[in-house]
Amino acid sequence: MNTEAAGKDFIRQIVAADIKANKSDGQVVTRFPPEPNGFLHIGHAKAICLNFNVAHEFGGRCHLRFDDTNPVKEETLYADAIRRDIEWLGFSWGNNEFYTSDYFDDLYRMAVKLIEKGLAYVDDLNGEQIREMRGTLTEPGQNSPYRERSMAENLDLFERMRTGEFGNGEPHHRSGDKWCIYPMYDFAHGQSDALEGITHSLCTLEFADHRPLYEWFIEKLELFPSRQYEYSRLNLGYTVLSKRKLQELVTRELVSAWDDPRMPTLAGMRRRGFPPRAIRTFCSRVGISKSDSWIDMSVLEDCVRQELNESAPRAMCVLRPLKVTITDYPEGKEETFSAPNHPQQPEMGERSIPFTREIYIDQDDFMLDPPKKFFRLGPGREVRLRNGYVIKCEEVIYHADGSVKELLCSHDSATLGAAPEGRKVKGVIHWVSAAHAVPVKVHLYDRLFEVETPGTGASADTWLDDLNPDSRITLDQCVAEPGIREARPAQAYQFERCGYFCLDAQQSTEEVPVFNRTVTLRDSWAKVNK
RNA sequence: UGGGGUGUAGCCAAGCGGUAAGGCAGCGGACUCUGACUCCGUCAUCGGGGGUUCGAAUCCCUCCACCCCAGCCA
Repeated sequence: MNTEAAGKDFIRQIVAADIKANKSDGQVVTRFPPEPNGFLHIGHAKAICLNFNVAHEFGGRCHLRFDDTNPVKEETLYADAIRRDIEWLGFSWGNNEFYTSDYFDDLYRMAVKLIEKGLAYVDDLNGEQIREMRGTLTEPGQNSPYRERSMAENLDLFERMRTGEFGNGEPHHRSGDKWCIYPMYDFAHGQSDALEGITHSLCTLEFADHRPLYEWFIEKLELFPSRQYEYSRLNLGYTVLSKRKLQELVTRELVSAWDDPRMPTLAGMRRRGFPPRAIRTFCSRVGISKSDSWIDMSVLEDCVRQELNESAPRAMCVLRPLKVTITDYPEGKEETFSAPNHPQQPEMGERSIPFTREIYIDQDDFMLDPPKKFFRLGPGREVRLRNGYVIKCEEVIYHADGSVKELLCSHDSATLGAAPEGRKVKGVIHWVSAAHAVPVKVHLYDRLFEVETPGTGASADTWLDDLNPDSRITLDQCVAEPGIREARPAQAYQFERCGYFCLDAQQSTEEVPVFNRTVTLRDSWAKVNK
């Protein structure tokens, strides 16, 4: 077995072999070539990680090249967002920022060179005629009648195209109205790679069919021998990963914007609270291959939880409050409990939590008629208040409609920091002192679509009907412990027993902080309960 | 129907002729002032069929399935 290739994906195996063979003097230069016509998503993250990491691992460099050949679809707004997202992901391209539009002069000269070599001509066919003569999947096309024009005529026509004699074309967001003609992807990408000395041009499978053309241009124009390699693009379950579809969600206002926390865009994930490192971990976990793949959202979620579990300070927040009065606790009395900010990392310090006679617990933590395996609160039952006392539900007070209004409980004063005597209390629930409760608003997010592979198969034309109507649930009656006032944007918290949350800088106000739920905690009770 | 790709567990993915890594999910258990975390254990004979070989997921033949391609998009 080839030990050098062991464990490496096929791209890295190729790069390693090329270096060993001293191709391109052992240089490795890759590139990430986004078209600035939309926001980057998790699929792009895979490409970014691949290109930047391969370059780094083999001592090379990775260029950022805006593939801006199409003047009608691109905007500088997107280019700015792309730069910001790549940096946020944790990669830098240094001075290697390029634009295909900067190569328009070179590309024009290359076209002239091909004409001069008798390898290209100016066609007068219109779109419809071209379509008719192109052939089909099974029948070859026919040559254009203009194919045999003289070189002189071609040169003249091409020059006149350039000067706008046949139409001015659209103004370009960077080159302005300098050009009346623009190169297509096929005529621009390979040559741009070659101009930059890209050694390994990595792209997705659908470009494999273009490789012969890619190589033909390089060969006929005698350019640097960039080579193209294709790998399969990423698909994530219960979401869509095509710029066109994401754009549509934004345009139709089915989501708030490109950075809606439900979007699989990097901007959306950042706002949702996904740490960039979690995304990098995810990209390396899914690997690189050529087989079509749909990745479970659980893989991404696990990466996020792994990251956040280590770094996020804990806090208590009651999502759906249920009032509890500790009847045997003096009115007006207040105690301050100390709780670790992180159970496994004492160096993260401790925080103070006030306790009083009236508190809130989560409605989910109380059941009137609990099943055997439920070890939270119920009539006559005991439960531990996280970081506090063990309490016992003595009485239930109801609303007129029969729903639970409030709980009257007693507490065991000997259980602060100590196990109750003579019995075991397995349940532990979070709570917040009513007098100190900070009102907060919380967005709970779930999968954007109800079907696992939206936009494919039966869902191809009806994918918008498959949106999950409950992808965002907003709770505006939540209460959190006082320390939450210090929350800052981008700071992740674990609301114990609920999940990981982060402040939404766009929606929070001085009075009411707004939190986005990044991801839930694993919940084996939810499984048992099903 | 032509061309280009891919088929290893529910989802990814190693494997490169010497007797199936790892991750996620699942299941069982331990621990626990988060039903979290952590920790144990469990979970495949490689799309089908032939063949070559002492030996095949790996080589050959054949069949099947799925994906991509008929924009002057990328």
